[in-house]
Amino acid sequence: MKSLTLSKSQLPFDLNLSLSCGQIFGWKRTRNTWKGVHNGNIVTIRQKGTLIEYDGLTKPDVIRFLGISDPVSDIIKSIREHIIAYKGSPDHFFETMHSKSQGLRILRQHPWECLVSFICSANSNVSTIGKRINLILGRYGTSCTFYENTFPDPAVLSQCKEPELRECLTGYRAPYLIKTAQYIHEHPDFFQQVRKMNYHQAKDMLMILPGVGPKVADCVLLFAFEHLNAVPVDIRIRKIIEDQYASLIHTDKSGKLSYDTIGGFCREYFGPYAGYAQQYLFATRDLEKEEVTKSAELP
DNA sequence: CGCCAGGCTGTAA
DNA sequence: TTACAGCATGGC
Repeated sequence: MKSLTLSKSQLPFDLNLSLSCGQIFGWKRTRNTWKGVHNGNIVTIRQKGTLIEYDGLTKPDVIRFLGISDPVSDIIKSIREHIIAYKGSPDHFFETMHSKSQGLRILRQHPWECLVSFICSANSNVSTIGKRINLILGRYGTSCTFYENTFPDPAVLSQCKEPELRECLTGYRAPYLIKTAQYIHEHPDFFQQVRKMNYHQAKDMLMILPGVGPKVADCVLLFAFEHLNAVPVDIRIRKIIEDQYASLIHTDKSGKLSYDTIGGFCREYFGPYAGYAQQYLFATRDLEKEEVTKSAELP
């Protein structure tokens, strides 16, 4: 195992939280060691305090993948400043949520791997998505070690049979995966073009793909393309915003807030790191659940 | 059993 | 534009 030591400016850092908070799927944890696929490699990572031990990727790649160099202190400062500028007072709810998710980082996943994962994520829970991903890796993946696979290339996925792909628990998402794989296969420079675009252009480009709507596009932009202002609005985030921030959203129309209204509010309210703020809000519920479960199990 | 889940697509108003 | 049915299936 290779290793690196986190510097003071790189703390707090929480590997377990970052890999288990719904950004990436199919990674397996045994004790404190995580194993999963990144960028076509089987990767092993563990954290012991300020020590990160890793295998299967280079040092620059592990730093980038885990967002280790993200200026978290500046990011939280920026978020607080934008909140103050917006409503003139601190946001106690956000502070509470953030305090429970300290050490969380936005990952930088491989675009294709991230795209496949989040097309699979539609209307499913996190544990099901992980199983789905691992079934796809097992059946169609590229052989990496003698018993482990990485993500299948677009060419491979584009040619698989829909009934067979449905056996990987993909359900109605199977044709989306196949059609998107075909499109990427026929447009080999697709991700390079997306990478050159600004947030809104890149989002429109991603939404050309079958099975990719606004939410999946935002996940890919945030978790693979470093658009830290992207705000994926799923059920959980929608409820949080509606419960906590409805009074701040000027809504001339009645009825349900639109996707873009919620995302746009978050970008104005939290600023250019709204994606980080969103992930602090999103990640915290699992912690609360675990704490509740844990305390409920006490004799 | 019934509801929920990191939603998207097609159709109708 | 917005509203909604339909879609598959494991978790709980």
